[in-house]
Amino acid sequence: MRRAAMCFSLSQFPRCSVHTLTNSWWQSFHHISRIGRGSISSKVLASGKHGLNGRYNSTENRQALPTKAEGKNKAAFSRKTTIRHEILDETTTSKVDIYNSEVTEIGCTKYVDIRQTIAENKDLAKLMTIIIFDIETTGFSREHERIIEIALRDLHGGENSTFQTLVNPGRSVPNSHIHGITTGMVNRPDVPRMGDLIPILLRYVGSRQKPGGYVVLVAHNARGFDVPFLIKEFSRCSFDIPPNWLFVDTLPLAREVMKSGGAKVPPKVSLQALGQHYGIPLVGSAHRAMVDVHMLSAVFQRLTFDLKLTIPSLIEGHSFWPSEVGSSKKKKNTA
DNA sequence: ACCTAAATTAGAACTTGACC
DNA sequence: GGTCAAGTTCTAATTTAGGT
Repeated sequence: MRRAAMCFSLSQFPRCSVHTLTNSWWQSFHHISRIGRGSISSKVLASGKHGLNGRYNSTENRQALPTKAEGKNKAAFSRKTTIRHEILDETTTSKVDIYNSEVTEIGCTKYVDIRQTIAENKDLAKLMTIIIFDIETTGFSREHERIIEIALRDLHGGENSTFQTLVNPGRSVPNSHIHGITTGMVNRPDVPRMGDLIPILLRYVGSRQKPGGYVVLVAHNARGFDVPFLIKEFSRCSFDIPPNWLFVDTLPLAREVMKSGGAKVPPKVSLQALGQHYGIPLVGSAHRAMVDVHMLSAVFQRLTFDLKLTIPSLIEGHSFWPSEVGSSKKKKNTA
């Protein structure tokens, strides 16, 4: 039986800092809505902190996540599970109660384009869960390379709001100089393979999802790198990206912000450059998944503020489905 | 190293105005 | 109306930047 070397990185990022950041992000949406477009997104914000109809609470009602890799056996997730936290050189152990966790019927969700629906019915935005994520890989080619680390963070915060794990690629890691992840760190029996991890990942995201809601996964250069990689890895393991997952790429958001700044020379829009631009300190080693997720969370907050984006406008104008990756959406110059 | 989208560049096609 | 130059628009090709 494989034991997953993964963590809910509460020990890495103290809960207080998570709450501070996430609350400030929601507050920025709230502030924007008050100074910008009226009261619509104030309702959205209220849902983020107090839940749908006042019932939802991220720390009390959200399901804890099983993280013990059990292959594809879903029944394995309905037991109490021991989790081994492993963050760099630190290893701790804790227990997560996963009794009565519901299985989201992802496969039954009808594939519909909800972006316009959300724009028209702002209440639907209450049902959105926004998760920042990042992956580390053995290289650039989705055909020949593999994911070796993945980290996620639910911007609502609360208990188990972050998820991080190494992934066993079943091969050597040639680019340790980039992220510091070595072959010895991931090619171990206690590090889950992608096929073992995907059901856990689905469970985790499902545990953050609101009933009947949609998930928005945000990454930097998501369209060009993270999402295609994710699709390929899911495909290799005979899984599909759930149809209620929407994605947002922060790269075009950054370009938009920088362009509006009026600079003659196009400024850098890498995650590190954006961090510098906004004066966000790097906590930990760059190019480790959770560190980058931490950075992107703060950058995303500022980008949405600068662009005065509400959740509906973010979904309507900047989200995409996995099926849209690779399809050219180049705009023709009609000026 | 690979892949994608955005940005840039170059050239063709078209429009407009001046002049005879 | 015919011609030309200048300006504008459009398209395609190329370059750049971003992710590991």
